[in-house]
Amino acid sequence: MSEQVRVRFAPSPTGYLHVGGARTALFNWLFARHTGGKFILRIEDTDAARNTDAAMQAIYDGLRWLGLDWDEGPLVGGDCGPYLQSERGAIYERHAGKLRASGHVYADENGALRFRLPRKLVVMEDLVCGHIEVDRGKSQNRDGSPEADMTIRRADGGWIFHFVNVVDDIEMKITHVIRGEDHLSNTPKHLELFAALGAPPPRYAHIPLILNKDGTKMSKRDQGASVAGYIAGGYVSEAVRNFLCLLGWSPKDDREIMPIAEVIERFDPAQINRKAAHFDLEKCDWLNQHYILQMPLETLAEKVGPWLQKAGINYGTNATLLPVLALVRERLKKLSDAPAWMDYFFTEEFAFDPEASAKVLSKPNALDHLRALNAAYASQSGWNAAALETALKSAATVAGVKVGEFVHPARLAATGRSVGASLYHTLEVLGRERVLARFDRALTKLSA
RNA sequence: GGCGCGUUCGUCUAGAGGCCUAGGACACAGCCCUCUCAAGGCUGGUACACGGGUUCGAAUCCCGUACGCGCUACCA
Repeated sequence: MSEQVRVRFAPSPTGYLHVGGARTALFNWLFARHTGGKFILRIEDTDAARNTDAAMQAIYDGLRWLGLDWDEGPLVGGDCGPYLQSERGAIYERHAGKLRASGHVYADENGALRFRLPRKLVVMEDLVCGHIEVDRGKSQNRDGSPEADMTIRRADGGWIFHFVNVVDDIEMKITHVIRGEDHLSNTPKHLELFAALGAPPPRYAHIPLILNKDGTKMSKRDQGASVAGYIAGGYVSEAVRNFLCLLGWSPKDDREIMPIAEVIERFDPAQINRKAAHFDLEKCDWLNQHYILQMPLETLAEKVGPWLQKAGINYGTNATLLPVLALVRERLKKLSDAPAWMDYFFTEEFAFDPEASAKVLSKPNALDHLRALNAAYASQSGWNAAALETALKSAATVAGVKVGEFVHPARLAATGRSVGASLYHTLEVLGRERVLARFDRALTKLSA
């Protein structure tokens, strides 16, 4: 009979939600969902000078966007709150008082509270990194002097990360700490604190960091570093989440595109790699494109809608949007690509790409072919892709040229572009009236 | 400097002593399909950091070196 798993994601609202942080949150969430445990969000905002409300909001927005719902934490509450460290002063005071009474903590000459380091051998079993021994007596400062006792509260009363992190993990009954490898070297300190507080420590799993593709550390400016960047960049959240699952973890059987339910089922922290993952946005893009291609058309319509609106495209309802989306979706790498591929379906005010025009008109008799096609389509009986194709091909045969000689002018006239989806299907979706009107207009415009 | 962690194609990874002349994916190249652009299909090139052991046999175990990363704060 094992206790219920309780894990937490404990970000500091000092900037933006980093993709590495998002993956840490994701792995915690996966573990909680896999085990039927609880995923807790705790905001570590002890450094008042560096915290911002915007950063806090970015954390909430990013987690929600990725579908990482928390069972306890800000906005949802829970039995172990408050979940903002800035509101937990009394709790820290209580624990510090205990340590003071037991002689583990003392006030130094400046008024800061310091924890007397035991300086002994610390042994830990990390779920990812395995057996680790650290002789704390050997710890040194950069200048080679022995490590000083750890500050747990500043002279100004502000609490220090290591202490509040441990106190909260105790208070919130955290059973497993899954966090970035940058904390591996901090863990011995935390273990010393747990021992001094008389509390059993949680199990630890330190996951490797995410670096840029070239191995350098990611910073805010780097492509793909911020979750907000994916939201603003037209990524599908399921694709980004899928990509993040594969950074440091794999199902071991070559599966890559996986529904989240399957990842939850198969996720095991002990299988996480120990090597830092270099971040390849191109693979994320590929997954994104794949998700756009595979998701139900209605779902895609919901995701694309806001992007079209933002571009001022009035696409009507699903009845008008879906057929267009079905045509162009396999050309979309990002949701943000949609307006450029779709605008001419919803307005007569589309522009003619100068390069496309020049290219088409450079061919001999291009406008004559368009005229011939216009005439043929004017008496077209069935307005569907197959019939339109037959008609165009026979017109080309009559003219004694290849189909391309008819297709390109027609595409230019109907869409203003040289590239796009299947011409016949495009014309079908556009409908007879609009196509014939566009042909007429193009003949006038391009003859000039 | 000290302590800790790591090192398989450019990148994500499979590989837990013989199944590895190292598998998959992204990217790249070529071909096919084709009205363009995509999508899709097929084919191809590129990797076990280095040096010592252990063993009949090592990508896999051990040691060393190199390189990378982390911690070493009254940041988190």
